[in-house]
Amino acid sequence: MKRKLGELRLEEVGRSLHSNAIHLLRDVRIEDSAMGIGPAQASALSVVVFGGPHSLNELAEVEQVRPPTMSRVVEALVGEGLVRREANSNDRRSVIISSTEKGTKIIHEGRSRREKRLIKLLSQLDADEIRCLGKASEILSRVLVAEHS
Amino acid sequence: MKRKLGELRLEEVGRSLHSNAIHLLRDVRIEDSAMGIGPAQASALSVVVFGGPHSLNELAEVEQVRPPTMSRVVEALVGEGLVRREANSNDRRSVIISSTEKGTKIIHEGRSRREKRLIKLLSQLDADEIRCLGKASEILSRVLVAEHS
DNA sequence: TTTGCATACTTAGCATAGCTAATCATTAGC
DNA sequence: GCTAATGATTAGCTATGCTAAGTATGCAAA
Repeated sequence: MKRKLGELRLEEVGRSLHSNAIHLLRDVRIEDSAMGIGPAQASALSVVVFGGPHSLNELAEVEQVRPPTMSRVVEALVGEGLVRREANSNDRRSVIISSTEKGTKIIHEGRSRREKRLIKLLSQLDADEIRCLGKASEILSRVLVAEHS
Repeated sequence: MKRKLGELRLEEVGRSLHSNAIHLLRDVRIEDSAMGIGPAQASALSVVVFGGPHSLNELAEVEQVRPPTMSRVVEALVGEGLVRREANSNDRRSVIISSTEKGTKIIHEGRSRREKRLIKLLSQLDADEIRCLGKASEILSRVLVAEHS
């Protein structure tokens, strides 16, 4: 009986987390227009800013798009001076995409605007509630990061 | 001193929640290709399935797109038999978009695939951790829902 | 070595999804 | 009843997704 209740709770928590993730990002996304670049460019640029230089194929895989799509996104970012596309000396077929200072600045500012908006929302909570969210977020990080590696 | 620590923690929690929301949705999104419709159509259809009938302008506002964009998305959904577009008898300029059975089925199945994937990830956690996530998710719901109303 | 296949990326061409400007129909205000 | 405001659509542009095909490089086996 206890097992069954546990399983029901697990499903309920999954549904709730999924729904909250959608609503949370829908809310903070409002700030993104200030970046002046589209969502695909912003997302790809974020990956190189926070995750360091990547090859085009790596970037496509992380972003869950096909290489031709990422090729064009990178082309646009290069044209805007937000990333560099450099040859890989170990394998000249491959290109290494890294962020410029301008690209890094845009992403950090954009991320900051999103986080400020979220933090403002959270600031209506009391200390116990914040602690609870912090603990939950740590648990979630562990599960989600494990999935990517 | 305690106040300062509290503020730092708040920011840290905000950053962490934001990052987790991104990674969570990036992960579950993998299941969406099975729906057979694009992300804009899926998202708009979800709104009418879970939120009931909406006018086109309401739908555009919820989805954070302009009316012409939503008009075309709805046109595609109508063509696929996933929503109905009916006249509003109170205001004949307005159209009411509601889901068909087919549309409702597609969204419920898609949502279920996403949730199953998330629940599988969560199932590696122990009961205390699930309880912690559940509590946090409730807190988050309260803050996020308040934002929309 | 060279022949041939695999790999990394790009190019070309198509579909979807975002926008603004302009249009049409209806409603609301005077 | 005029006029302005509102809800939706149409037209035409850009951005972003795809597959198929092309180019350049790397690797392996004859």
